[in-house]
Amino acid sequence: MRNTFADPRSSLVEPVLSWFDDACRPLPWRSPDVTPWGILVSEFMCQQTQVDRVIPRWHLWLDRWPSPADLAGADVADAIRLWDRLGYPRRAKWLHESAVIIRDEHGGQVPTATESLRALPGVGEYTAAAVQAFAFGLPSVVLDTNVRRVIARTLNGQAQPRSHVTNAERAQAAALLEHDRPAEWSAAVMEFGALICRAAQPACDGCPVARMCRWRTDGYPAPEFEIRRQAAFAGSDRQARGRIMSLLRAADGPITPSAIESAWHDAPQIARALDGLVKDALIEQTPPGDFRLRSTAEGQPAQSAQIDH
DNA sequence: AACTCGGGGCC
DNA sequence: GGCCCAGAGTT
Repeated sequence: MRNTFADPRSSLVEPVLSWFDDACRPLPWRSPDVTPWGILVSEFMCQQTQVDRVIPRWHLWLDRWPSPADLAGADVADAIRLWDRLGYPRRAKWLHESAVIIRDEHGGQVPTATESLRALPGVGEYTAAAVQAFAFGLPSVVLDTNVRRVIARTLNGQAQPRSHVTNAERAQAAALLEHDRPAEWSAAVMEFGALICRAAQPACDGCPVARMCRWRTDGYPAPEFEIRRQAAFAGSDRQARGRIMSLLRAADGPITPSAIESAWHDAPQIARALDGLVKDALIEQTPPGDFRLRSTAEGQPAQSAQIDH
């Protein structure tokens, strides 16, 4: 007789969906009146940033730019300012560029087709699938770090997934969509990975699928390979970039190079960071040689650029 | 396939 | 101090 756990749709999907129906967090972008744009913004913000840090920033962003056209008409410098300390400010720039494309090429509506979504800067495999599932209810293979970890543990008996997505994972994830609640499953399994099947200290006590989890029944085998350790943040180029962006976000006008250098201990490092930020088109140099956030606004400052009645 | 890219929460 | 986080783009 076959293992009753042979079909993960009954052993994994059903329990996790039931768990989710009761335990899911009331995240603001799960509210029924949220637009696809609101979902897209949430996905950009949640890339490599914890949900709890995103929530207040998501509210501020949608209050200010409730539609793609609203953001598309704004100065990218203001987008970077409102992004504030969420990290990876290129995401704010990409979101602004995506808004322009949505306004100009999609009639102001977030597209649903995979090719159209992937053509938006900052929208990769995960984000495109997430928008399809969470904004449009479509069955799509949503593979974020949570889903990958749940599959690795429960189905494959591995402590953690590999460093990059494999086709085998995609096939496993696709098989888990073969029921009548595919989009809800994608949300449920992400939530399950975030709250129960956590990377550190998984909550196996009270886990609804503890009995079928291969990692658990195999005795929690150690990871099969080392995860590449990320470099220390203190004193890093990334921190130097962040310091510059912090100064420029807070400034009303351009800042002199000497003012920027005085805010960092390593002159060559800050010079490299400035060069990189200019190359990334996050900042720009004014004719006198001062630095400011790159602006896409034309002509005069916002006050003079207001519409005249 | 390996790098780079913020910043903070948590242990 | 290290680890992790609803990843994506570049080389």
